[in-house]
Amino acid sequence: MILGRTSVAGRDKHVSRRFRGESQHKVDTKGRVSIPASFRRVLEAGDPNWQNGGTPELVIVYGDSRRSYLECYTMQAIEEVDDKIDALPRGSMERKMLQRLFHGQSFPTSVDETGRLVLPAKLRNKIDLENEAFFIAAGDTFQIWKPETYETEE
Amino acid sequence: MILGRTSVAGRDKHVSRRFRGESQHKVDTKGRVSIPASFRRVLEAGDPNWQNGGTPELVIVYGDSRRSYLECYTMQAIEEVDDKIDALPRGSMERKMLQRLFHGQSFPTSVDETGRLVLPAKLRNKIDLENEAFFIAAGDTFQIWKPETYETEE
DNA sequence: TTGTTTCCCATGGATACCCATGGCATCCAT
DNA sequence: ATGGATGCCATGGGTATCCATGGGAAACAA
Repeated sequence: MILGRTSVAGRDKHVSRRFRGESQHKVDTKGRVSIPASFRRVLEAGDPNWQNGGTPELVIVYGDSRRSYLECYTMQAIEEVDDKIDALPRGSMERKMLQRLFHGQSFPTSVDETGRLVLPAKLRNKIDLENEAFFIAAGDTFQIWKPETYETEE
Repeated sequence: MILGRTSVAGRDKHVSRRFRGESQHKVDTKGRVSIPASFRRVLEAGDPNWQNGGTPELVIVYGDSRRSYLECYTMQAIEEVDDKIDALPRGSMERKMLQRLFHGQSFPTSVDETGRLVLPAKLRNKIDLENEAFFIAAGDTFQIWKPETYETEE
């Protein structure tokens, strides 16, 4: 595929469709947390409905109790997943499992005006998130961890 | 397929045609239960007759005694099913089975003003629903389970 | 009547939307 | 090179709105 190109504030910038890097941010009392700015560029490029001043959508997959982080998909990435699910035979076990994970155990949302994500209490509790959130790129998704958990599970 | 678009309270929002997420809600003594707000948006977008202040229609398929959950279809989704049934040869076994399920063992209703569904005693009894109802997305439908049953059948 | 269904109103808590600030990097003119 | 202007970035806080839920009274049905 092609490298995206996006006009931001009048100046053209290269934007990879791939997340890269890691960083840590504060989680405030309302559950708000800034997304690394470079990740935002990827989310924008990966949302077919995004337009300049807008706020890109994304899907957070949180999975079952065994998963200790949140995985964030661009709209493009999640649509690819959905297409694969649609292609599986109705009633098959594989399809059921994937639907449970990607349709059931997921949370659609969008970045807010100031570049933050609002994580509802349910999601914060699930990964035991407190004052800090650790972001790390993982190809065409990125993950959000409680810093201590990440250090332990590496 | 295409992402829907809906004008809500003057501001445009993107609304997927796909249900996403899971959550649990109280069932009160009258059989009323709140539908997760995000599911409502999808029901609205999937009802060709829905208009802004209105209450979207949907169809609840409850199936025979072997099925232990209720499956809820948007108007659009149920119409697609009906079209498929119509395309089957008259008198075929498959057509007969599908008609029994989707026409016989189903219940058309609508969301009420406050975003709730009223489940008649017959439907509640069928899945042994008591004080809590568990909602989970499954692609272009969502399901309603008794929480305990869901945990068991996983 | 006695229970069921429908409609209307009420409320606490959660969430979305709006505005504000300090820091840091870049760009520019002196 | 140096100070200021600019703009994005991370973060904080107020408030209007929405959401989930409860309860009463009217309309119906058995």
